[in-house]
Amino acid sequence: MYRSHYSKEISPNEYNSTVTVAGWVEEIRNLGSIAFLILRDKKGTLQLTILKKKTPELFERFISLPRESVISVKGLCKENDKVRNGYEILPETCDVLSLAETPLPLGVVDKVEADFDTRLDNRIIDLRKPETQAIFKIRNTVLAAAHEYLRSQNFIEVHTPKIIASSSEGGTDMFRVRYFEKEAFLAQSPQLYKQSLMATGLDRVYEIAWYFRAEEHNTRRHLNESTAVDIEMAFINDEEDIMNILEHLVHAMWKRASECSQELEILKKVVTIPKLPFARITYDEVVKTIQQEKSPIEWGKDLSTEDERLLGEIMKTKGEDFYFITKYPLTSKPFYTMPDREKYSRGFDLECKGVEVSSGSQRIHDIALLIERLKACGLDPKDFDAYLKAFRYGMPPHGGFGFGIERFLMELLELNNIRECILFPRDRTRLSP
RNA sequence: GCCCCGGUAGUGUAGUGGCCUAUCAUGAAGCCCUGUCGAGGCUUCGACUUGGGUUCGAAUCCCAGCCGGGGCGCCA
Repeated sequence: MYRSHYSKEISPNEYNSTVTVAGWVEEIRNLGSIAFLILRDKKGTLQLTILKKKTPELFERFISLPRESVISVKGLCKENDKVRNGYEILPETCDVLSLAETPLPLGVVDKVEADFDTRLDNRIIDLRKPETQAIFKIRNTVLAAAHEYLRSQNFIEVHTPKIIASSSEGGTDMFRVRYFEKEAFLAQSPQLYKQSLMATGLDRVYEIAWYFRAEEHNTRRHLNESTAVDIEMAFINDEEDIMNILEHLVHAMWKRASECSQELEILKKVVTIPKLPFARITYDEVVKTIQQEKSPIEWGKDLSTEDERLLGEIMKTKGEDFYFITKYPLTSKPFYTMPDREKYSRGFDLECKGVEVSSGSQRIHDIALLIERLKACGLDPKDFDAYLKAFRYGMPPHGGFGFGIERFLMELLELNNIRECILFPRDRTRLSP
């Protein structure tokens, strides 16, 4: 047995009894005749205290261990007020499971900061840091909350292909892959498949999966491989039904994140739960607001990054971190978006503090209109045969959204780089590790 | 796709033509020390992205390459 207790599981019940602990050697302080070894495990750290007089052989072995080696130690647990945890362990046996090479390419507890790039080059060591790990523990929690909420609303989880035959929606660049004798692409979104599923009677589906975009951007907010929560639901009245699910989903995720007190403390963040419902502001209102603040913006265009940021600040003064921008011009939304009146659409974005975290819409379910819109967007309906087939034999009114996990986490934890939110980021230049 | 910026020991830095045999911290190796928790003290180790050029002299200036960071557009 390598471990009987994790560091944080040891309580006064274990005092004066023998425990076995295991983990990484974080630090050794050798004072000559007494040495202190800080051992780190999943839950935290603990102190081993080794006396040269009592256990001379063990003492020599311990003080020569390179930092970050993995050991398992059996010893007596003693109460001690001088130690942070309130106890220390006096080792009796030590099993060295893996020796770490020196020097470390990245210190786990060094007193100098490392560049983010260095951290990513040595991500497995970076992930040993509690503050890095905390992000992924919270990520796990918010994803669990998403599954839970969507299932409670009778959504079923589906998985659609990630190797696909043609462009999902035009627009963004896709990665090409060789598929035997054919050319294929990595999916940029599950859009066409999740819509197709609305013709099956499943009515409410969701997918949490990876998407690939070959955009050559290099910013703090973009990844070439990212994770999203996508939903699609049928028999909706209008896009308001979709927005209602989205805001409750975000609320559930945010709320659950706020309960990760240990991780938030490590990250020194406070998460305040947003109130429901989120504000709704139409695209026209946004244009008007921004024009009052600065130079006019062209109607029909999507908002620029700077406009979004400005709007974020304005909404903040009204106490709104989250808000929907609704009734986008049809020209700024993809072909499958349901038109509304002359030039508008039933498309919306969810913004968080000036950053787009989700976009969705009611979709077109009438095939004639869909083909018309494809053509209007400069796309060839022939390329969408498989997709269009789903609309020929009975397709109910429907809609959905896509919601970026990393963007969400980045805003939730106020991190300044989206790469912090994904274990092994893929960006314009990084393909390894 | 367009634009801006950067590259010095394992890590993070100082350095703006000679005072660089390159600073400091962190780290590593070793020695001293019985209560450390950013332990302390001493010793040692370790670096100018590559190639060309300018110059009596280049880490420093110029050109090109390589690698990286950021902004915009687009998007999540």
